[in-house]
Amino acid sequence: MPTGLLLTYGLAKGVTMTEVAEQGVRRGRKFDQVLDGARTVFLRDGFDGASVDDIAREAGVSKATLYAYFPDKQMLFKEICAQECRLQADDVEARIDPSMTVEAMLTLAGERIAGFMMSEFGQNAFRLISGEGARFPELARDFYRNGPGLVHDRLVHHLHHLVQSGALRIDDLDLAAEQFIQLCKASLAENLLFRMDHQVNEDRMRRSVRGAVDMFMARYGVPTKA
Amino acid sequence: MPTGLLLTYGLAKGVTMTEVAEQGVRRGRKFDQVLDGARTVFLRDGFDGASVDDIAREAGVSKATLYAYFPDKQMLFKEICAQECRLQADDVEARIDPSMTVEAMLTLAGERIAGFMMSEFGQNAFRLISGEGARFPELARDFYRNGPGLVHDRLVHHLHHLVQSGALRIDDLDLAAEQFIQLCKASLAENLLFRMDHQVNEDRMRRSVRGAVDMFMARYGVPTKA
DNA sequence: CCATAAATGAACCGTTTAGTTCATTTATGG
DNA sequence: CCATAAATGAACTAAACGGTTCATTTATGG
Repeated sequence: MPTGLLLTYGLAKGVTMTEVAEQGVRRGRKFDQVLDGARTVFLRDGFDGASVDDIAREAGVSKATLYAYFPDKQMLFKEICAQECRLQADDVEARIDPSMTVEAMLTLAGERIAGFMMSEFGQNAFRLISGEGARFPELARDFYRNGPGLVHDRLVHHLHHLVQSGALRIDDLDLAAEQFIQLCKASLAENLLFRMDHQVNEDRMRRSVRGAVDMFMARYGVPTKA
Repeated sequence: MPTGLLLTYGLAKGVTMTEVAEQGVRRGRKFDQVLDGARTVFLRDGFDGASVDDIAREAGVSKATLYAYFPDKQMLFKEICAQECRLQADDVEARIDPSMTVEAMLTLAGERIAGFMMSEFGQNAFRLISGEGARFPELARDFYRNGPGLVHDRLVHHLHHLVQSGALRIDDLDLAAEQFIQLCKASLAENLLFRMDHQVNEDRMRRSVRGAVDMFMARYGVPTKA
């Protein structure tokens, strides 16, 4: 029953990560301003680098107001991460058409994965979450589960059907999924991670994805009998 | 003239990254103690998380002594990164025997790459440097150049010879090298980055590397005429 | 128009931090 | 053994930080 699989590199729409951070968070008139400012400053400066005064200034809000909404800096940080994940998920959500060829489907999935890695939020999130993962283990875990981990699971599920239908020949589905994801990041990965100024334009991304699909098919594709 | 190529994931032996950070750094009796303590605390807590008092205590040295050696915290941090890169390079250095089969050579290279990613220093360095890259752009650049970038270059060089000798068929050497590096990190990458407690044992690594070699050969290998 | 809630900003507290100073102690090398 | 350099530790400064308080102002909704 592959009636079209959800493939996203963000957070699933149904998953309400907010629940985690909703304890002690009150609403009010300038709630969104606070979130916007916090997002800007956190993603730019990291958790330690961002001072609450900076955030309040960026948000155009007094510090007292900020603390009227959020009990402390950590809760604000968690709320930002949750919100960003949800936003990203709503944005990149896509349905895979089961009538597509394997190559077309992989290309579509790959472009979404690479696109997320290239996005401003994608870069910052990876740096930020991985860097702050020691202080907020549960946050890093949630981010992985609802982001990269989710993609992995859905990809495995999808590949499983393609194997059963005879389109692919794969023995280790977990490994294959992870290989494809990694391949999509070729020629993007460290350049992004270390902020190299290599132009990370569309062409570079497409080249990376096409290379990933070619390689994946060379390894796992079933030769056409014709 | 492929008389055996150096392949390392750290810093080349000849590269003296120290020169960068040697300005204003004085030697003395307890110099190494300071470096050891700083390395421990920096890699554990990051730049902001590490306080100079902590470092001095860990090093078993007075803060005055520390500041007698290094003019400020940043220079100490840079010195640590440079020293660690050099140390890593000396440690993992290896010569590739040109009489090896392509598979054996790739396996050896892959195990070094994956091994570095799995190592305590490798994990911390990636997290730390990528996280602190915004504050120290030149440091992130140097680390990339003398670490991952170096591996990339050497791998390209090596693949070039294998193409010329007819063992491989590759049109885009840069892409192929990056693909191989990424493949070696499959089933290790995000788990490490986000501190998931998946056991990252030797078996898992070897499975990853074997998968990388298989995939690489499936895509770029020249079918044997027999 | 007015009562109520929300927002303000500036002052303030306690803590932590990087970095300095200096009189005293310890070790080294000739 | 002694002169010189190195190391000490404890006290200190100045700044930044997270978080609180509160009297005053602003906006909202009935």
